[in-house]
Amino acid sequence: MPLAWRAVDLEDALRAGGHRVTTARRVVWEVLSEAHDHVSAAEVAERAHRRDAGINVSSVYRTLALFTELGLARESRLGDEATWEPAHGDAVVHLVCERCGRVLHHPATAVDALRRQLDDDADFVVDTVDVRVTGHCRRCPR
Amino acid sequence: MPLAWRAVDLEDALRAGGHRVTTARRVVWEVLSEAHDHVSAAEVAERAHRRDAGINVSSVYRTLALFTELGLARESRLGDEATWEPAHGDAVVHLVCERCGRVLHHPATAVDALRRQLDDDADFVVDTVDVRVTGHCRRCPR
DNA sequence: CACCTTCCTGCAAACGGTTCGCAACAACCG
DNA sequence: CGGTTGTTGCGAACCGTTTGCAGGAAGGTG
Repeated sequence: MPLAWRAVDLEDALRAGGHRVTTARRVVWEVLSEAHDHVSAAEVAERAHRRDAGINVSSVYRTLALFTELGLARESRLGDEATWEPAHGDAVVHLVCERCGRVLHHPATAVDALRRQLDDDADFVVDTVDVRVTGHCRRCPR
Repeated sequence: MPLAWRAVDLEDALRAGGHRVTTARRVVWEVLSEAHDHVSAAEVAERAHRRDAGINVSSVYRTLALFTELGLARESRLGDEATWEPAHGDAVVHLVCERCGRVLHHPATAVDALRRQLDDDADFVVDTVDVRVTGHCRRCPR
């Protein structure tokens, strides 16, 4: 996954929405793309800061909010702080380990079934489905 | 659902864990039991306050945390504030309406399938499964 | 390329939900 | 009923997040 085309994606997405391409947005996008799991705003800010010391926390929040709105990122509220990850089309099952705190993804096809069931049964128009599973990794380091 | 046996439940559960039965705990439990959907700590505090003006927010937080720990209540983080409801064994599907903000429960059997799938597939020991669905009520008041 | 407009940013202060420390209080035990 | 200790109310601290503002940079225009 070369950064090049990802970067192009970003610029297109921004321009398409009439937004400007700025350093802060580019850096936050890089950090987010390179993260292997969910990252908090503080983590993004810290990593972004390492690349460009001028980047501020509030810009990180504003940028992440923008990305979420544009469908580039996905926000989760799994613990007491929000976390973000690059958007992906997969049904989202988050396995939250209560020992090590890590958040794993799991590709459960049952989520699709659930979604279909909701579409049919409920008096509710479904937008997103998030599954949060608590427990612990079977071979948890702690 | 007479309050009497619910109250007895509470006292048993508290004593079983070596905790004291206090007015604050009784009142918070009543408020929680009578709520028809999720309530925030502020809401519990307000309603509890109406019955006993001496009850403080921090006690409400402490009490709700205790109830959650004892398995009497279930905590959710659906928005930016936490909410609680009396614990119930049902698989939990929360339909969060993005228009009116209400949280509905839905009895989706597909959740059981999901749980079974997770038990089998993943390298993960499942504790709780929470499904959060965003969208809007088909006949939403607004 | 220079200029102008408008959007973004950094900063610092405000905010809102939640937690904590402490002294007074009240449950439960004997 | 008196002693012990868990609980409470209070207020201040906390921490993640948001906001107002003035300066700065992006990008369109001539």
